[in-house]
Amino acid sequence: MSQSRPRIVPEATVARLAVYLRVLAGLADGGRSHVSSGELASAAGVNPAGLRKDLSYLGPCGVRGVGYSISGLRERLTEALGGERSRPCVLVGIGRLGSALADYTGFASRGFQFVGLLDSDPRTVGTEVGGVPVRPVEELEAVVADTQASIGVITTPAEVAQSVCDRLVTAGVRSILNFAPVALTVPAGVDVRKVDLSVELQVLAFLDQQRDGSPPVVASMRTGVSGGAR
Amino acid sequence: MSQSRPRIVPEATVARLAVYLRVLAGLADGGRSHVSSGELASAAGVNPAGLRKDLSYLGPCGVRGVGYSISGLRERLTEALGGERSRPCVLVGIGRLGSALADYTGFASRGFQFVGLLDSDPRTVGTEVGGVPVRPVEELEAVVADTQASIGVITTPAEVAQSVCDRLVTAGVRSILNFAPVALTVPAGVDVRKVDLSVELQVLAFLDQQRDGSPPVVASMRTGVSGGAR
DNA sequence: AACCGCTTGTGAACGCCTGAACAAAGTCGC
DNA sequence: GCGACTTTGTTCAGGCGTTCACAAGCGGTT
Repeated sequence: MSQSRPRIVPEATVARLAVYLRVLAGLADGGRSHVSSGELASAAGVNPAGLRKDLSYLGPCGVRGVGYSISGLRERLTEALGGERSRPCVLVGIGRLGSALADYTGFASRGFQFVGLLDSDPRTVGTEVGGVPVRPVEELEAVVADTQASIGVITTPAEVAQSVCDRLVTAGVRSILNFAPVALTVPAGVDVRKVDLSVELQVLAFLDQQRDGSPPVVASMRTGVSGGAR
Repeated sequence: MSQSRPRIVPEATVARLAVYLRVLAGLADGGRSHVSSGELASAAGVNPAGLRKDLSYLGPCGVRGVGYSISGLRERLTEALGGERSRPCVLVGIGRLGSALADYTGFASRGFQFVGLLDSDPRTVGTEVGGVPVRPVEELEAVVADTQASIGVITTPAEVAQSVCDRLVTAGVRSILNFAPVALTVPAGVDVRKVDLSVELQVLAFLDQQRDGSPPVVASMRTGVSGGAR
């Protein structure tokens, strides 16, 4: 009966909202107070009409004839994306990629804090990354319980990713970011996003080859590439 | 050889083909000779019908009533995705993320070799990552020319990403993988793929909040008409 | 106070991708 | 050799996301 979510926001839109928020952060330093949809869209690399539609999912955000209040829109977007409160995350698999992520300043500045680092290698356990000690993977459940982490990041080898995932879910984690090159199976109610770096490179290789082989066209849409100057 | 592929392949399909190829590599160790579309799809985490459709873009690949020859399909996919030949890549921005990528074994095993590492920090220049020396970013054009690299990976701070991108394109790089949180502008004929780690986490945070049913969003905004009946 | 230009918000068409049902084809068993 | 089962390849419909185009609304100006 009570729909706490009257508007459904497409996932693709959510991803772009995060981009808009970051662009706004850069624009706020310029001392301006308002931006138009065209300008924001250009900076974010998307279509102006699409940007307006994305923002409209949050309700009316702008003022006609003027544009969007930078500070107001930032507040609105921040709120919509989960607020500014710190979100505890656990990271499993402290290899090279895991270490880099644990130290990545781009996360901390957005409220994502890695409060738990776990690894199975005794040589890695006990070291510190970004000021947080690495603990043995056996303590996964305890760490999740202690930190109340709701987001888990998996950077383990592919062979153990599914078992790590299962343990995270059992421990209460309901959002998982997976860097391991496997398709994780999770029960309903758990969200998984996958980042596959090898696939990204291989798509580029394919486009490269196709360009050299056949002349003009692929069925591709512009992804993150702005069409040009206004 | 038989370059009879005037058919256009959707980009989403290309990404999945790369996944199928990896799954097949794991299956080949099992000693089997054939797989069905259902089994492959299950391992890849996709719909069986969609998988068959994806493969059909390459022409008939399987045998009805039997399935797909594992070795034959691997060959076909490898060919379609750009062959097995080593692809030289340059990586600009040897920070924590860049170092991790340069050392990532998942790339080398698929034929992607980082033959050029570039950074602007004098303290980083001269060190070695994965056996490759880091050179000053001023030598970018020379490195691209020497190595004939066709793929560039950008892991620099956002502020310099566009200028690095411009220099890569001018030097002849036509495929770019961008980890910097900005929308790069490139001329036609250059492909860019963007990986935005912060966005991935923020989407998870949004889904998390939405699932918990937190009521922060539209409460303060009253448009006068509840329930957007259109 | 009214006009005018500018910008948002939204309705509608277009195209792409996904998921399911059907026909073709090849193999195994008898 | 023939039938039936299995599995692919394809066709069809549905949903989703994107893009275009226009009306509504607000501020500034006269």
